[in-house]
Amino acid sequence: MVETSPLRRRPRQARAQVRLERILDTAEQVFAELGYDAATTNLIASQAGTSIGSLYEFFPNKEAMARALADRYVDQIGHLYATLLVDIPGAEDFELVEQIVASLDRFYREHPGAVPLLNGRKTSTELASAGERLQHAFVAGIEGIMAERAPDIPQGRRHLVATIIAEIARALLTLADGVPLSQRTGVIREIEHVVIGYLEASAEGHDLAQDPDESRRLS
Amino acid sequence: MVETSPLRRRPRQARAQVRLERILDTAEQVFAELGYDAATTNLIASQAGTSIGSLYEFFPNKEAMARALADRYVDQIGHLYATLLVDIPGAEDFELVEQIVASLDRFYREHPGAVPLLNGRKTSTELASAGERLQHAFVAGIEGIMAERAPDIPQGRRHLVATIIAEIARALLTLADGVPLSQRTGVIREIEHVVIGYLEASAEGHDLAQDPDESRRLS
Amino acid sequence: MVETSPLRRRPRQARAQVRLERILDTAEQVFAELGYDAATTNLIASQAGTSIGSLYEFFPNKEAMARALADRYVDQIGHLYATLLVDIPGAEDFELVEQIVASLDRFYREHPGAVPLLNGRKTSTELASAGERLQHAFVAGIEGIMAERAPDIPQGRRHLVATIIAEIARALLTLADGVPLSQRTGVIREIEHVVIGYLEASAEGHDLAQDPDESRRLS
Amino acid sequence: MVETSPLRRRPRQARAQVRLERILDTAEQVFAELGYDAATTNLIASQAGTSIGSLYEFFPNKEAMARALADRYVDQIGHLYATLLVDIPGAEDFELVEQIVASLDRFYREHPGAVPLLNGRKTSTELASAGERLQHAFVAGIEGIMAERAPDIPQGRRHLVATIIAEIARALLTLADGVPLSQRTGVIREIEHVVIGYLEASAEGHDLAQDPDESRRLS
DNA sequence: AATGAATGAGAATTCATTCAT
DNA sequence: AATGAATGAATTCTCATTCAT
Repeated sequence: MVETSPLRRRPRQARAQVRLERILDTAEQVFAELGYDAATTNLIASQAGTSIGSLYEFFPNKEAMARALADRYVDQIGHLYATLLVDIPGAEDFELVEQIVASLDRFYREHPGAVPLLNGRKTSTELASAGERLQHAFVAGIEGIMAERAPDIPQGRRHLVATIIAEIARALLTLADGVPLSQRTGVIREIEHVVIGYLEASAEGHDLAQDPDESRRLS
Repeated sequence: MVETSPLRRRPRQARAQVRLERILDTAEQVFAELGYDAATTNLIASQAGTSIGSLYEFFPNKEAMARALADRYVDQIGHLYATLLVDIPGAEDFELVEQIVASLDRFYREHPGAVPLLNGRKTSTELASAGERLQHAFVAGIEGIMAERAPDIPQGRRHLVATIIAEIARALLTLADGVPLSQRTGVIREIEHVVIGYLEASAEGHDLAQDPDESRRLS
Repeated sequence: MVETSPLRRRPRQARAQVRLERILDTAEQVFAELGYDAATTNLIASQAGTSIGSLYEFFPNKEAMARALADRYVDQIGHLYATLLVDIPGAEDFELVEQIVASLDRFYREHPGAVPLLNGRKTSTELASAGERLQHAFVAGIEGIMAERAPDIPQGRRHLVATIIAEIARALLTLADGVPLSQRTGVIREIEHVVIGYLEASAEGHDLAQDPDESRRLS
Repeated sequence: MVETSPLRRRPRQARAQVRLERILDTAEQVFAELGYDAATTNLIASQAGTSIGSLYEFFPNKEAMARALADRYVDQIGHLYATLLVDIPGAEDFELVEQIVASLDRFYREHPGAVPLLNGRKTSTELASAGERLQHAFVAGIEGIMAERAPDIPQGRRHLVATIIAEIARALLTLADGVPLSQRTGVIREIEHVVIGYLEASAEGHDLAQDPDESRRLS
């Protein structure tokens, strides 16, 4: 990873920082509404209340916005899981899953721009980097919790299981996106059941580790 | 839905039918490799060995190709579940899930073009229609099987559960896409565990139906 | 030289060939009037009576137009010197120089687009390739004539002398460009004097070859 | 010519004068390396260690920098020829030409920014003014020397001959630019031969003045 | 019916220039 | 006087779509 920061200029003045933040917020919204490809840099700039020139003062190109967005998400996901880890010790198993799903739910609701990044990572070269980074952050967070609380899952399987949980959460929370809020809680609870069910099946899931291949990493 | 067929002209002559089929096959490949947005109609035409003019004789626009592709998939998914229903009576529960997952697996492998349609449906206006149609077909098929074999799941929940299973299968099979074939079987088995785990948790999940909202349709 | 042709599509139909020729003619004019940088592809297209899309159907980018132009010039320069070689045997020395200068004069008047290509080759990365090619064609032509008619100039010096003559001709004919036609003949005759003077000084210029370095190639 | 000075503000304070000088030095370098068009005002400002705002405090626009640069060159060329005139009386003809070429050589090496100005004058509207000014300075200098030392050249031809010599020197010294220093001396000597040869041919060149047109000014 | 040349709106990006601080 | 963030017109190039042949 040579390209540490996708930014062209790291703003020092407060006003510039605010503007950068506003551009990124707008990009998030526009990506969420139109998808990455259909989002145009001109639209993002004008929605953000700036000029296209200013946008390109901060970001060398469109892809950099996706990457900066991903970076911001990665930070926030880090905080999210750090917070969760604090609450873990006293929680029951089901309660823990509830907390994880709830916090993911909040994350996706507050950061709808994460969805196109994750969905596009397999097909768009431009999104590959941003999407992978994001996915890794989710998986790493879940792995961290599993290390603490699911020692019964052999350590070699941890990455696989975490990846699958992250993927399921993303898929179903994306699904919940279109659903009216009144029904959203229902879907959320369903997700909890899926995860709990999977973890239980995994714990029993005895024979699963017999094939050495299965414990290999997914990506 | 006024627009019954996405086709501009339903070809009568055999030769034209073949050509249409070939264009659609090519679109499938190109969508799978580049994604819907990056796929250009000119590329599809030339890969299909026709002219761009001919392509537009069959399809009024690019979106129509996605829709026609989805329609073709819907047919095939119909066959797939019809076949499964025949085999059901004699199968054990786990065996049934195995069969469902296996057939979905085969479907995704043979029809990689389905993935971008499904993944794009939430962000691309152009893919919304095609993607939703596809998703409905999967869900309907699973609902059909559930009607036969999971009568313990109250009928009001059926759609919800089927939707979730379809979504999980899609997410995880997409995930399995990048994975080397040797490990693919491992992921497949993991999916089976997720589904089995979920169904069991659902079956016990008594209290789940207490909130009348939960049984409402997802979409 | 991997990139044999700068063209994207070599036109087969006569109409397309005509259009390509017209675009190139227009590019020549516009380059001559505004210079390469200030010339815009849109202007060239509209002046040529085509759409910008058509222009890009023939040329992958702006630079390719400069290269195609240079290629066309190289051909014509080839013909020019081939013709000159035919007339050589019977001509007196001064008459020969007269012919060379006259044909270069005609060339520059008929192909004013050559000037920006040659002038830009040292500063514009985009023009380097086209400009060098052109310059080589001129130098090679002059070297050819020298091989026939100035055997007194040692063969190691030939390239140097040819290069210098080509450069002088270019500089002074460019100069003559702004001059009213009535005075143009005067300048032309001046050029003849420069070349004759130089060749004579070179022929005597005995000592010049003493330093082995001097006979090395210029580029 | 209404616009006497290209400067927006003639700096009175020493510090400002230094800054202006530094900007101009930087412009010279950047023009020499990238050419006028590719040089950006922001790059010049940052390389000069100032802000773009300061740059525009001194120069109303990019073109003004080229003009100011030309003006500075004109001064220096004035000094150069004044110095040469002092040395003339005692020198032989060939020696004189040697001195002229040598001093031009030094000038071009020390002021590489002059080349793009001169080369661009025929194609770039923006450079026309600066380039012409520069060229005039060279020509005037050579005319001055000719007035002293080549009285055999009829006074009406002086301007024409001086122009041609200046142009040849520029063309060939530009050519020498890419050449390794070891061979540079060879090229220099070649230039001397060209000039000497031309002057001799001109001196004999009797009939040349017969057409009254020929003695007219070139520009 | 088939072809593929032609079209042009629209997208990303640059850079001379301004102006609030 | 100095700064550098901000502006937006202008440029290159793409690609869905049309239509003459």
